[in-house]
Amino acid sequence: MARTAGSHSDITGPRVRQAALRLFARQGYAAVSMRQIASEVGVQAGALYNYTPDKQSLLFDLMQAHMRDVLGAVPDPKGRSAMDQLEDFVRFHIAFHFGRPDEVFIAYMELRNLTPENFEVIEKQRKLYESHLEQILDNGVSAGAFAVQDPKIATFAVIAMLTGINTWFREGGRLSLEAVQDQYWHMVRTAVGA
Amino acid sequence: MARTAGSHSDITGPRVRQAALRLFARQGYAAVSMRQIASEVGVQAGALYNYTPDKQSLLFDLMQAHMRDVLGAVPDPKGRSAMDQLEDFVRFHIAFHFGRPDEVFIAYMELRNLTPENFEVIEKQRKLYESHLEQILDNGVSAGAFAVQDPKIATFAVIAMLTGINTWFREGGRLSLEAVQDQYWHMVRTAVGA
DNA sequence: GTCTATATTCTGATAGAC
DNA sequence: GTCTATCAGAATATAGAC
Repeated sequence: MARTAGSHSDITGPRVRQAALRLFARQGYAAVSMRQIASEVGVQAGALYNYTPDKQSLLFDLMQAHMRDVLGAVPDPKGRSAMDQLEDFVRFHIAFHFGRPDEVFIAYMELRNLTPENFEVIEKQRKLYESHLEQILDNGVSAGAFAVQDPKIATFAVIAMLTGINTWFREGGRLSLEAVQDQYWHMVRTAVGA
Repeated sequence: MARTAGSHSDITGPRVRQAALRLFARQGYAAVSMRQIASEVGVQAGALYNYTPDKQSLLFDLMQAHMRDVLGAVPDPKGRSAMDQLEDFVRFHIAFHFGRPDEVFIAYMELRNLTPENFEVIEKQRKLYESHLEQILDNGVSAGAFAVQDPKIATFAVIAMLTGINTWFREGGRLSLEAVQDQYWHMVRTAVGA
């Protein structure tokens, strides 16, 4: 099958998403123009519309893909002690988010730029992720492994603490990923009274 | 002294800042137009330029005023034990930020929309605030009151945890401000090994 | 699939009447 | 101090040639 001259559908599509990801993370969705994305990809603005119906879908697709990835990678707690489940979750969250700084940044900075319908979808996925941790804490409290007044609040506190790492941690800094995981795991463990 | 017809300089100025604050917090700086701000205030777009040289100054002034307020209100640690200093800081941070959700949201969401020069100024103030907590932890470790591996990391962790409260806490919810302060203080205290 | 060209609307900011 | 009118440019998105 001969290919049309100038045709690069299999390679341009991912590049559009990649450029949008990068630019949205650095400048913010509202501050990035379709022309800027096109320029980064190396095509004209009109060509972008072969890959996305509009700018909003570009943002939504990026966020949804990220949430799908997170939810698909969260560790299975089956057969693990409450303490081990919590440690698994903490180390996973840090490592996973560390490898995707742009996605993480967009996922919680650009929520307000989603249409109400798109927001509903993403928000549901975000709550599903939080419920993983809340379930671990709930079970651990029932089993007497943790001393937490309110598991919902502890869930918010732990996730905020862990996600905050992305604001300051850079690879090649004075600390390795493992050292960061160790220190945060220690703080989380003591904070929940384990 | 007679006043010019239609003159409201003493009342319109604050209203412009208030409208900008509200709109920037809800939609983001880049997504808000000067016409939108003017509409909220009840004037035409051109009139805004009697109160701000441009849109960027509007954002910068809001952020700088907020940082000035925070830095001016942070509790004086003099004569307090390490433990009391930490408790003071935690309770202050929660209460202060709870009363200014819009300012807080802007202060950490709109950093990237500042010009490089303005960013420098705000970033310096932000670091000054963080150093208050770091100093408390440093001193506490030296005095043997806290068990913290790395005070810099613990500082980031605590501030991220506390600031995260603004994403979920709403007045009139199931928890009082005092109950939230109590629970977070308990988590911080145990996390730093006090 | 990509290009150029364009429709339409909106943007930040300014000038000058009142 | 506020208004109306306007400038100059940028925005999203589409149409049609190739």
